[in-house]
Amino acid sequence: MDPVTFFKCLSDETRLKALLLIQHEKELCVCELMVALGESQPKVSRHLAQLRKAKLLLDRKHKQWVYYRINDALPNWALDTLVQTHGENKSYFSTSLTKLNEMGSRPERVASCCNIELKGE
Amino acid sequence: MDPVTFFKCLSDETRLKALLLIQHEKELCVCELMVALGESQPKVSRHLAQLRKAKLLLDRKHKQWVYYRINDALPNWALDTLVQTHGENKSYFSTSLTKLNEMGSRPERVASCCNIELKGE
DNA sequence: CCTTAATATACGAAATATCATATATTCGAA
DNA sequence: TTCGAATATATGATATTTCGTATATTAAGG
Repeated sequence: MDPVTFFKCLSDETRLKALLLIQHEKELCVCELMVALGESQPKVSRHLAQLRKAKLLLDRKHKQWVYYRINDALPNWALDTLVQTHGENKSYFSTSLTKLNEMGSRPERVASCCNIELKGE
Repeated sequence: MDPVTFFKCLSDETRLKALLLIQHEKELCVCELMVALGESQPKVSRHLAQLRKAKLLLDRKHKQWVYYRINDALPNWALDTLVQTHGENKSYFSTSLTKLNEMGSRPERVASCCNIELKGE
Protein backbone atom coordinates (compact mmCIF):
# COMPACT_ATOMS: atom_id res chain seq x y z
CA MET A 1 0.00 0.00 0.00
CA ASP A 2 1.58 3.22 -1.21
CA PRO A 3 1.26 5.84 1.56
CA VAL A 4 0.42 8.65 -0.88
CA THR A 5 -2.41 6.59 -2.37
CA PHE A 6 -3.73 5.95 1.11
CA PHE A 7 -3.68 9.61 2.13
CA LYS A 8 -5.24 10.70 -1.17
CA CYS A 9 -8.19 8.52 -0.18
CA LEU A 10 -8.53 10.43 3.09
CA SER A 11 -8.10 13.86 1.50
CA ASP A 12 -11.70 14.32 0.41
CA GLU A 13 -14.50 15.19 2.82
CA THR A 14 -17.01 12.70 1.44
CA ARG A 15 -14.52 9.81 1.49
CA LEU A 16 -13.10 10.63 4.92
CA LYS A 17 -16.53 10.97 6.53
CA ALA A 18 -17.69 7.75 4.88
CA LEU A 19 -14.64 5.94 6.25
CA LEU A 20 -15.11 7.31 9.76
CA LEU A 21 -18.82 6.46 9.74
CA ILE A 22 -18.08 2.93 8.58
CA GLN A 23 -15.37 2.67 11.22
CA HIS A 24 -17.95 3.75 13.79
CA GLU A 25 -20.78 1.50 12.62
CA LYS A 26 -18.67 -1.46 11.54
CA GLU A 27 -20.59 -1.71 8.29
CA LEU A 28 -22.88 0.55 6.24
CA CYS A 29 -24.64 0.33 2.90
CA VAL A 30 -24.76 2.98 0.19
CA CYS A 31 -28.24 4.24 0.99
CA GLU A 32 -27.34 4.74 4.65
CA LEU A 33 -24.27 6.71 3.68
CA MET A 34 -26.33 8.82 1.26
CA VAL A 35 -28.63 9.85 4.11
CA ALA A 36 -25.85 10.32 6.66
CA LEU A 37 -23.73 12.43 4.32
CA GLY A 38 -26.62 14.17 2.56
CA GLU A 39 -25.04 13.47 -0.82
CA SER A 40 -26.36 12.07 -4.10
CA GLN A 41 -26.29 8.37 -4.92
CA PRO A 42 -23.77 8.59 -7.78
CA LYS A 43 -21.46 10.76 -5.72
CA VAL A 44 -21.43 8.39 -2.75
CA SER A 45 -21.15 5.33 -4.96
CA ARG A 46 -18.28 6.80 -6.95
CA HIS A 47 -16.27 7.61 -3.81
CA LEU A 48 -16.94 4.17 -2.32
CA ALA A 49 -15.78 2.55 -5.55
CA GLN A 50 -12.55 4.50 -5.24
CA LEU A 51 -12.04 3.31 -1.67
CA ARG A 52 -12.83 -0.26 -2.70
CA LYS A 53 -10.39 -0.09 -5.61
CA ALA A 54 -7.67 1.18 -3.26
CA LYS A 55 -8.47 -1.73 -0.89
CA LEU A 56 -9.41 0.49 2.02
CA LEU A 57 -12.90 -0.97 1.96
CA LEU A 58 -14.34 -4.40 1.28
CA ASP A 59 -17.93 -4.96 0.20
CA ARG A 60 -20.46 -7.74 0.50
CA LYS A 61 -23.84 -8.01 -1.12
CA HIS A 62 -26.88 -9.05 0.91
CA LYS A 63 -30.38 -8.92 -0.57
CA GLN A 64 -30.64 -5.73 -2.56
CA TRP A 65 -27.95 -3.89 -0.59
CA VAL A 66 -24.18 -3.61 -0.75
CA TYR A 67 -22.48 -3.30 2.61
CA TYR A 68 -19.05 -1.71 2.97
CA ARG A 69 -16.59 -2.36 5.77
CA ILE A 70 -12.96 -1.45 6.55
CA ASN A 71 -10.41 -3.89 5.17
CA ASP A 72 -8.78 -5.41 8.26
CA ALA A 73 -5.83 -6.53 6.17
CA LEU A 74 -4.54 -2.98 5.78
CA PRO A 75 -1.07 -2.34 7.22
CA ASN A 76 -0.89 -1.19 10.84
CA TRP A 77 0.10 2.38 10.09
CA ALA A 78 -3.02 2.72 7.91
CA LEU A 79 -5.41 1.06 10.37
CA ASP A 80 -3.94 3.08 13.23
CA THR A 81 -4.48 6.28 11.28
CA LEU A 82 -8.14 5.42 10.82
CA VAL A 83 -8.59 4.42 14.47
CA GLN A 84 -6.84 7.51 15.83
CA THR A 85 -8.58 9.89 13.47
CA HIS A 86 -11.93 8.36 14.33
CA GLY A 87 -11.25 8.46 18.05
CA GLU A 88 -10.11 12.07 18.19
CA ASN A 89 -12.44 13.68 15.66
CA LYS A 90 -15.90 12.65 16.77
CA SER A 91 -17.27 16.14 16.20
CA TYR A 92 -16.15 15.99 12.57
CA PHE A 93 -18.79 13.37 11.73
CA SER A 94 -21.31 13.71 14.60
CA THR A 95 -23.84 15.52 12.41
CA SER A 96 -23.71 12.72 9.86
CA LEU A 97 -24.12 10.20 12.64
CA THR A 98 -27.21 11.99 13.89
CA LYS A 99 -28.76 11.93 10.42
CA LEU A 100 -27.99 8.24 10.18
CA ASN A 101 -29.67 7.49 13.48
CA GLU A 102 -32.70 9.58 12.54
CA MET A 103 -33.10 7.54 9.39
CA GLY A 104 -36.44 5.77 9.33
CA SER A 105 -36.03 2.24 8.06
CA ARG A 106 -32.43 1.15 7.93
CA PRO A 107 -31.79 -2.13 6.15
CA GLU A 108 -31.57 -5.06 8.51
CA ARG A 109 -28.28 -6.92 8.60
CA VAL A 110 -27.62 -10.64 8.61
CA ALA A 111 -24.16 -11.90 9.41
CA SER A 112 -23.40 -14.00 6.38
CA CYS A 113 -20.66 -15.97 8.09
CA CYS A 114 -18.99 -16.28 11.44
CA ASN A 115 -16.38 -13.55 11.01
CA ILE A 116 -18.85 -10.71 10.70
CA GLU A 117 -19.84 -9.02 13.95
CA LEU A 118 -22.34 -6.21 13.89
CA LYS A 119 -22.98 -3.32 16.17
CA GLY A 120 -26.47 -1.95 16.34
CA GLU A 121 -25.88 1.37 18.09
CA MET B 1 -6.92 21.13 12.70
CA ASP B 2 -9.39 19.92 10.10
CA PRO B 3 -8.61 16.25 9.31
CA VAL B 4 -9.20 16.69 5.57
CA THR B 5 -6.75 19.59 5.46
CA PHE B 6 -4.20 17.45 7.26
CA PHE B 7 -4.57 14.50 4.90
CA LYS B 8 -4.47 16.75 1.85
CA CYS B 9 -1.02 17.79 3.04
CA LEU B 10 0.08 14.14 3.05
CA SER B 11 -1.48 13.33 -0.31
CA ASP B 12 1.38 14.58 -2.47
CA GLU B 13 4.62 12.67 -2.92
CA THR B 14 6.90 15.67 -2.50
CA ARG B 15 5.16 16.86 0.65
CA LEU B 16 4.89 13.41 2.23
CA LYS B 17 8.54 12.56 1.60
CA ALA B 18 9.61 15.95 2.92
CA LEU B 19 7.60 15.37 6.09
CA LEU B 20 9.01 11.87 6.61
CA LEU B 21 12.56 13.06 6.00
CA ILE B 22 12.13 15.90 8.46
CA GLN B 23 10.59 13.47 10.93
CA HIS B 24 13.64 11.28 10.48
CA GLU B 25 16.27 14.03 10.70
CA LYS B 26 14.47 16.22 13.22
CA GLU B 27 15.17 19.28 11.13
CA LEU B 28 16.17 19.99 7.52
CA CYS B 29 16.70 23.09 5.41
CA VAL B 30 15.38 23.73 1.93
CA CYS B 31 18.63 22.99 0.12
CA GLU B 32 18.98 19.63 1.87
CA LEU B 33 15.44 18.69 0.87
CA MET B 34 16.14 19.76 -2.72
CA VAL B 35 19.05 17.32 -2.89
CA ALA B 36 17.28 14.52 -1.04
CA LEU B 37 14.15 14.76 -3.16
CA GLY B 38 15.89 15.65 -6.41
CA GLU B 39 13.41 18.47 -7.01
CA SER B 40 13.74 22.12 -7.99
CA GLN B 41 14.08 24.90 -5.45
CA PRO B 42 10.72 26.59 -6.19
CA LYS B 43 8.92 23.26 -6.09
CA VAL B 44 10.34 22.30 -2.70
CA SER B 45 9.86 25.79 -1.30
CA ARG B 46 6.25 25.96 -2.48
CA HIS B 47 5.35 22.65 -0.84
CA LEU B 48 7.10 23.60 2.39
CA ALA B 49 5.20 26.89 2.43
CA GLN B 50 1.98 24.92 2.15
CA LEU B 51 2.95 22.70 5.09
CA ARG B 52 3.97 25.74 7.10
CA LYS B 53 0.69 27.50 6.35
CA ALA B 54 -1.23 24.41 7.47
CA LYS B 55 0.83 24.38 10.69
CA LEU B 56 2.31 20.94 10.09
CA LEU B 57 5.78 22.48 10.01
CA LEU B 58 7.48 25.28 11.88
CA ASP B 59 10.50 27.10 10.55
CA ARG B 60 13.44 28.95 12.00
CA LYS B 61 16.03 31.02 10.23
CA HIS B 62 19.71 30.58 11.02
CA LYS B 63 22.39 32.31 8.97
CA GLN B 64 21.37 32.05 5.33
CA TRP B 65 19.26 28.94 5.83
CA VAL B 66 15.70 28.21 6.82
CA TYR B 67 15.23 25.04 8.86
CA TYR B 68 11.93 23.22 8.98
CA ARG B 69 10.72 20.93 11.76
CA ILE B 70 7.50 19.13 12.69
CA ASN B 71 5.12 21.19 14.80
CA ASP B 72 4.96 19.33 18.11
CA ALA B 73 1.73 21.10 18.97
CA LEU B 74 -0.24 19.10 16.40
CA PRO B 75 -3.05 16.95 17.83
CA ASN B 76 -2.15 13.39 18.81
CA TRP B 77 -3.96 11.71 15.94
CA ALA B 78 -1.93 13.80 13.50
CA LEU B 79 1.43 13.27 15.21
CA ASP B 80 0.69 9.56 15.56
CA THR B 81 -0.07 9.34 11.87
CA LEU B 82 3.30 10.88 11.05
CA VAL B 83 5.16 8.65 13.52
CA GLN B 84 3.46 5.44 12.37
CA THR B 85 3.81 6.25 8.69
CA HIS B 86 7.47 7.07 9.18
CA GLY B 87 8.11 3.94 11.21
CA GLU B 88 6.47 1.51 8.81
CA ASN B 89 7.43 3.00 5.47
CA LYS B 90 11.18 3.36 5.63
CA SER B 91 11.60 2.02 2.12
CA TYR B 92 9.36 4.78 0.81
CA PHE B 93 11.98 7.45 1.54
CA SER B 94 15.21 5.44 1.84
CA THR B 95 16.46 6.57 -1.57
CA SER B 96 15.97 10.19 -0.59
CA LEU B 97 17.75 9.55 2.67
CA THR B 98 20.72 8.07 0.82
CA LYS B 99 20.95 11.13 -1.42
CA LEU B 100 20.83 13.33 1.65
CA ASN B 101 23.66 11.45 3.32
CA GLU B 102 25.76 11.54 0.16
CA MET B 103 25.39 15.29 0.07
CA GLY B 104 28.76 17.00 0.26
CA SER B 105 28.56 19.99 2.57
CA ARG B 106 25.43 20.07 4.62
CA PRO B 107 24.82 23.28 6.52
CA GLU B 108 25.95 23.09 10.11
CA ARG B 109 23.29 23.51 12.75
CA VAL B 110 23.31 25.53 15.93
CA ALA B 111 20.62 24.93 18.52
CA SER B 112 19.22 28.42 18.95
CA CYS B 113 17.69 27.63 22.29
CA CYS B 114 17.45 24.82 24.78
CA ASN B 115 14.38 23.09 23.35
CA ILE B 116 16.00 22.15 20.07
CA GLU B 117 17.72 18.77 19.99
CA LEU B 118 19.47 17.62 16.86
CA LYS B 119 20.26 14.21 15.51
CA GLY B 120 23.22 13.89 13.19
CA GLU B 121 22.63 10.40 11.78
C1' DC C 1 -41.15 -11.72 -17.96
C1' DC C 2 -41.78 -7.04 -16.11
C1' DT C 3 -41.09 -3.61 -12.64
C1' DT C 4 -38.82 -1.41 -9.12
C1' DA C 5 -35.21 -0.47 -5.68
C1' DA C 6 -30.37 -0.26 -4.94
C1' DT C 7 -26.13 0.40 -6.85
C1' DA C 8 -22.59 1.22 -10.47
C1' DT C 9 -20.53 3.48 -14.34
C1' DA C 10 -19.81 6.78 -18.46
C1' DC C 11 -19.00 11.31 -19.95
C1' DG C 12 -18.22 16.03 -20.51
C1' DA C 13 -18.01 20.36 -17.66
C1' DA C 14 -16.19 22.88 -13.77
C1' DA C 15 -13.13 23.30 -10.05
C1' DT C 16 -8.67 22.46 -8.01
C1' DA C 17 -3.80 21.29 -7.79
C1' DT C 18 0.64 21.22 -9.66
C1' DC C 19 4.28 22.81 -12.33
C1' DA C 20 8.12 25.48 -14.84
C1' DT C 21 9.78 29.80 -15.42
C1' DA C 22 10.72 34.29 -14.07
C1' DT C 23 11.26 37.52 -10.48
C1' DA C 24 11.52 39.14 -5.61
C1' DT C 25 13.38 39.02 -0.99
C1' DT C 26 16.66 38.33 2.64
C1' DC C 27 20.98 38.26 4.68
C1' DG C 28 25.79 37.63 5.33
C1' DA C 29 30.31 38.52 3.37
C1' DA C 30 33.46 41.26 0.94
C1' DT D 1 26.90 49.25 -0.58
C1' DT D 2 27.20 45.61 -3.71
C1' DC D 3 27.28 40.64 -4.58
C1' DG D 4 25.88 36.06 -4.32
C1' DA D 5 23.64 32.21 -1.95
C1' DA D 6 19.38 30.59 -0.05
C1' DT D 7 14.70 31.01 -0.04
C1' DA D 8 10.08 32.83 -1.30
C1' DT D 9 6.44 34.21 -4.35
C1' DA D 10 3.85 35.47 -8.77
C1' DT D 11 1.95 33.90 -13.08
C1' DG D 12 0.05 31.49 -16.63
C1' DA D 13 -0.02 26.70 -18.61
C1' DT D 14 -1.07 21.87 -17.80
C1' DA D 15 -2.78 18.01 -15.31
C1' DT D 16 -5.80 15.99 -12.06
C1' DT D 17 -10.00 15.72 -9.35
C1' DT D 18 -14.64 16.24 -8.62
C1' DC D 19 -19.20 16.76 -10.02
C1' DG D 20 -24.02 16.51 -12.16
C1' DT D 21 -26.58 14.16 -15.33
C1' DA D 22 -27.77 10.34 -17.89
C1' DT D 23 -27.59 5.53 -18.41
C1' DA D 24 -26.41 0.66 -17.20
C1' DT D 25 -26.57 -3.25 -14.12
C1' DT D 26 -28.30 -6.34 -10.73
C1' DA D 27 -31.48 -8.79 -8.02
C1' DA D 28 -35.89 -9.46 -5.73
C1' DG D 29 -40.95 -9.50 -5.98
C1' DG D 30 -45.03 -9.85 -8.39
